[in-house]
Amino acid sequence: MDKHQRIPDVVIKRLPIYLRYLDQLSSMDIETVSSQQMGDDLHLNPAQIRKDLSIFGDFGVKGMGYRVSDLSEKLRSILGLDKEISIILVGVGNLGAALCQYNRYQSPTTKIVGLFDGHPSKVDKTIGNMKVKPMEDMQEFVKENGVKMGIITVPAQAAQKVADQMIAAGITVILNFAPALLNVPEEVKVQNSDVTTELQALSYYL
Amino acid sequence: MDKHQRIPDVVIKRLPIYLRYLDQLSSMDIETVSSQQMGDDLHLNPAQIRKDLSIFGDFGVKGMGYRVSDLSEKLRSILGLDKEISIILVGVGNLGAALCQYNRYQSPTTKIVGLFDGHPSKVDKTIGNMKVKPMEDMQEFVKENGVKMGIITVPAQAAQKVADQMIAAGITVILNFAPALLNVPEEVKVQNSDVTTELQALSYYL
DNA sequence: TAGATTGTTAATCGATTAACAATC
DNA sequence: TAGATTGTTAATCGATTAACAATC
Repeated sequence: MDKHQRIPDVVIKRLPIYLRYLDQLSSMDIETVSSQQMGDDLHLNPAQIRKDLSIFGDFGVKGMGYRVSDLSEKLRSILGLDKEISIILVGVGNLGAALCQYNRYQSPTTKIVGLFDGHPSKVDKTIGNMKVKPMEDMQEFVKENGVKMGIITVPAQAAQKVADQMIAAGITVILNFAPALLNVPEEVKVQNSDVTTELQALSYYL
Repeated sequence: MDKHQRIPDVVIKRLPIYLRYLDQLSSMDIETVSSQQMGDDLHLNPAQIRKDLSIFGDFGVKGMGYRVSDLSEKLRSILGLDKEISIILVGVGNLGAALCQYNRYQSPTTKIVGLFDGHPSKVDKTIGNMKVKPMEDMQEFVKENGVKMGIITVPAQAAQKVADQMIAAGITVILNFAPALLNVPEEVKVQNSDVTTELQALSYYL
């Protein structure tokens, strides 16, 4: 393990895949797994899996493989999923509301704790067990609750403004569902996830 | 242009970004753009943009740049967005229903034409202007309408079975929102887009 | 024409994979 | 111990970027 190296995004994106797989093994009462087995099941090269994991530590046992429970605990810790993560979501349209509901079931640790919308007709609506708040309340809410992650599900034209407000409030990581390119300072991490763009790219393979 | 080269996925994924950008320029009545300008605005290397585009043809004019309308037309044609694309969606939960509504507004050319769900309580519900059909009707619908693209928004446990059914019916391109790894034949293209996994990866950057 | 910008080659960078000594 | 499998180095592969001749 070398604490000083910069870890590629592409590696970080594989970690949750490993984690999900390990949880499956765990639910099947499988206690150890080799990189070979993982590679077969996940359609990845075993050397790549070993290399990914060895960036963070020596998690394996030579001749035996990886202990499922150990490794999943390590991965959870690396990803920061061993503690609850507070998230706000801005833009409570169809998609925003659905993501909010969806996330409640899926993930206990990544938790949407605040919903905001700029449109008066959406404010005070209840989604899941949360009341939608007006945009004016966002900055204070983020600061008071120490929220660092935000989800943007507003229309494309509004996305940049929302991002600016989030960043001003102290958000450093953004998951953006709007089909818009966000301009953000270097220290802010943006992940775009836009259905329209994805469908258009997939169209090529038809 | 070399018809014989295999085009990397990473290039294909940039094309819709270029296209969206060009449409923005067009709406601002800008008629030409250089790779330098595109790179500045999209935060990409101009050489990369030129290289991407030159895979498909000589779309630029030396000393002048690219004609916005020409280039967007070419990109649309390359991606196959010059004709309507029929898509089915399976799994009409919160997320599925939202995506269906969302897509109606966003994209005229990628069109969801059939909704299916395995759960009787969902069948015959109306979403947008479409009635949800039972899974039993899927195969026939896909074949009759020549549908080649499918969206999966069922729970993880059901995803593989739905994918198998889609592929059996003739679907070759799948956009999968379920947090599950799909095993598919080599000729089938799968794009995963899973909020849970994305949030978990983003958690690392906090 | 002179200036600008393409398309493309060559250089660089970074990620994947093969191979193997170390070792459980 | 012998067999299995790790962690890691070196080789390979592929994508990005710099540089520049061609040319509008």
